[in-house]
Amino acid sequence: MMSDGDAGRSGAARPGAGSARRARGRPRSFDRETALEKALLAFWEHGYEATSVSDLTRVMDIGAPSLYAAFGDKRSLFDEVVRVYGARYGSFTDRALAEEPTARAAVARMLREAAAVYTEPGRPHGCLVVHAAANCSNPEVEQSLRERRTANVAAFERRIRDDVAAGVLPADTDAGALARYTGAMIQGMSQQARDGASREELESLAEIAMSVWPHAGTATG
Amino acid sequence: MMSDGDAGRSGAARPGAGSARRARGRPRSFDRETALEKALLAFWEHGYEATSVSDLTRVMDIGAPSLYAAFGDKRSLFDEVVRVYGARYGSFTDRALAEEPTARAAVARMLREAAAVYTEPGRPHGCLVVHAAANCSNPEVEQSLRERRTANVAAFERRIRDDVAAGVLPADTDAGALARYTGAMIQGMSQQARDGASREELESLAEIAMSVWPHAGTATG
DNA sequence: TTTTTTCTGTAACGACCACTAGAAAAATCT
DNA sequence: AGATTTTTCTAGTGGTCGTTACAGAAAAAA
Repeated sequence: MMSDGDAGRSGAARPGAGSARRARGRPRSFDRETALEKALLAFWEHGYEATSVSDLTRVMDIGAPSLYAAFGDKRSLFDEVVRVYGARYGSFTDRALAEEPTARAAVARMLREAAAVYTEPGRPHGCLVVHAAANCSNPEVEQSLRERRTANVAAFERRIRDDVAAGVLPADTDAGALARYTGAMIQGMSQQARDGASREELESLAEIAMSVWPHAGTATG
Repeated sequence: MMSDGDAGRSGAARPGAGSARRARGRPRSFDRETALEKALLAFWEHGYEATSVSDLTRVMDIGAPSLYAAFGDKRSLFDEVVRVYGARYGSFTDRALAEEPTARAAVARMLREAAAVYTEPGRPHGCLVVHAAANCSNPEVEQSLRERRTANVAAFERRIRDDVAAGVLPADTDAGALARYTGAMIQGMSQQARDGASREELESLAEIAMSVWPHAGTATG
């Protein structure tokens, strides 16, 4: 058919890094990364189960056999989507934890950036990791995202413990509870974003959330 | 078949309140309220879409035609389930708002009771209103629960405004942001409960969440 | 008893689900 | 050119979805 202009055969990804020689057989008519990003947006908006393979082939603009040849089955496509999402849209938490000098500053930055990321115009609102496997009949899919969420909370807890050990936070700080509080806050912000809260609303919400932290030296509210 | 003991024909609800005369035709072989509660638990655990009519007829132990005759279609059964859930399991927020003397006390009680309700043994964890319509292909179902969530946040906000007007809370309190913060906290606690957090963990989380509130006179933390 | 009314079990309906067999098409290799 | 390899399109597969037609069963009404 090829009815949509000259969108076809534009990509034809290289077979290997650095090699300019083409692959052997008929080349792919679509760009794999572009199609993957379309799948990512669909899964992000509607979740794993509510996004049918038929939906996917429509938004990716490819036939079902092409999808299965390029990405495996629906499950492995979703797994790849989750990896790409984590690297492209979900890495702000890891960056904040790694780059900010204190746990408090890291969480403050995380919540501020979450307010922006979860309400970015032109993209699904909220966090794919929080929502995309909710009410999923496949327990493995649900578990895979649950593990990512608990891993995030565990990373918060480690960062808080570091600050307690360094004397930046009080010695009697309940690191586990504070980490879970932070995780619940982010997940609650994601839910609020899905329910229509604006970036500014989430930012003022985040500011309130930060007031539970002891202020290390400075007096900022 | 009637293979499960004498469980059948036990209920046969009265046709009208006070009237002892039986209904006209063949009496129902199951207790409507019992079956409705089973449907409630199924929808609570797996959500609207992931709970198939086949799942429902199995857990309610009735045939599909009986389900449709007694409850209408799947959608209207879910609507009734949501109403019953709100009255039986979700009313603790309204009670706290109505019975506690201040917004702060009401929210403190709400979060404390949420920690218990969302982790009650033998029941699905978390809140049906938060989770059961996530990733739902039917936008009306998703919207109906979204409206309940936003109505709850609006009720928080009204209660907070009352305290601001009464001088119980500072005049510069951002009632909307504090209400959304509370809603996000409850929703985050529900998500944490789904992810396996215990009642005690949610309680210490709630205690942290309450520390953002100005303390009206008393010194409790 | 016969009629009327309502419920119950069987057994399907069309629509969609994730997935794939098979043939034609488009490239490289010989 | 012809052979080989890979992708594409068409057209399905069996299974499950929500829902219902139909006939028999169980009660009250006549």
